[in-house]
Amino acid sequence: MPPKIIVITGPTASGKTWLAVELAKRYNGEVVSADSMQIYRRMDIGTAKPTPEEMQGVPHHMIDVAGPEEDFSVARYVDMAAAAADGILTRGKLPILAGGTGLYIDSLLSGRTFAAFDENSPLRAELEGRYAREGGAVLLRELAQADPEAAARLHPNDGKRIVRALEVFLTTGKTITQHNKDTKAAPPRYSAVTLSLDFQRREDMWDRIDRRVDRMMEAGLAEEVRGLLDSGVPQRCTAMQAIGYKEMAAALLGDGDIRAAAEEIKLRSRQYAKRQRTWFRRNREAKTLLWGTEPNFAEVLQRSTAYLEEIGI
RNA sequence: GCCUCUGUAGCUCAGUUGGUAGAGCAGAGGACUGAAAAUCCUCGUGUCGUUGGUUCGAUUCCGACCGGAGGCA
Repeated sequence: MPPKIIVITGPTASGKTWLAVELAKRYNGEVVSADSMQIYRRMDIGTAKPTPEEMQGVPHHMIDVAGPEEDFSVARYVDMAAAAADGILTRGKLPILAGGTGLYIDSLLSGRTFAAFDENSPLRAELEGRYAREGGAVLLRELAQADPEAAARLHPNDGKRIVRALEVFLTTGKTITQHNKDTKAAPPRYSAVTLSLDFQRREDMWDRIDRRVDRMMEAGLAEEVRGLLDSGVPQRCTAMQAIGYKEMAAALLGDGDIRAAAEEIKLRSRQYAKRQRTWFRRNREAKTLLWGTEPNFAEVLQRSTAYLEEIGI
């Protein structure tokens, strides 16, 4: 039986950070962040990274573990986060995995492994070049020779996945379809008790998002992004694709319309929240906790602990 | 007051030489296995401002009226 851990999911601005800390205090826990952007140092305001006050002395892991110019990945996340969670377990404490990056959460919990990846190999660049010049249909036809299943599943416009599927086959000799089958058969790393935060009304969520972006602006998001750009963080790197950062960077380097950038950030955040919900919705095991229009923190916390007691945490 | 332009999907607009209409954005749903806050797929019926007239038939032509923009006074 894999060790039990608590998982807290939910769309952006749904209170994951808050609930994780409250539960950590009650169950002798430590928080493991599952957020693909809070990974990066110097990106605090725009990622809504928990502040020391919000952490209330509860140890947090997987935050500030990479520089903004670095390329992070799920594979690296799983390695590091598993080490962090196992360390917590070893100390006799409870890991609380909290965050909005569904792929990171599922990958960590499932015990999934990733096909070998050589970042210095020129293959990736070559495949990307060919995708751009020859188009997805050509590469898909090529992929179909080795991995008809993947080729059938992928859409010609899905460049990223076509390139990766070819890359995996060309470097390992094994198809990505086969690799996925193998890794799915692996036993889960942890046994998760999942709490899923969400809103009764979509409009309330939009409201929360809007207000949060307003607060980020007041807290100096523009200055934070300016600082990143001034220190030479390239606009193209993964970290700068984060919502809030790419829009602000474009405004700072372009027409300078900060207000319009803030509106754009709100819009992109709402669209992101929708994608998160799509991902989390498919987990039928999760205990869903819904916020009403007026958030009742005491009640949500009470219902969370009641559920955890019932499950036997 | 007069003249001109304008009123079509939540928004910006296209269009129908008269046979009840379509794009982008927004929105919804879905996918997702080394970029994932990324990337990709699917989904478009709305009193064509209102009301008369012409017509077999009007959103399309004509009139009036009601909004909006501009011009002349």
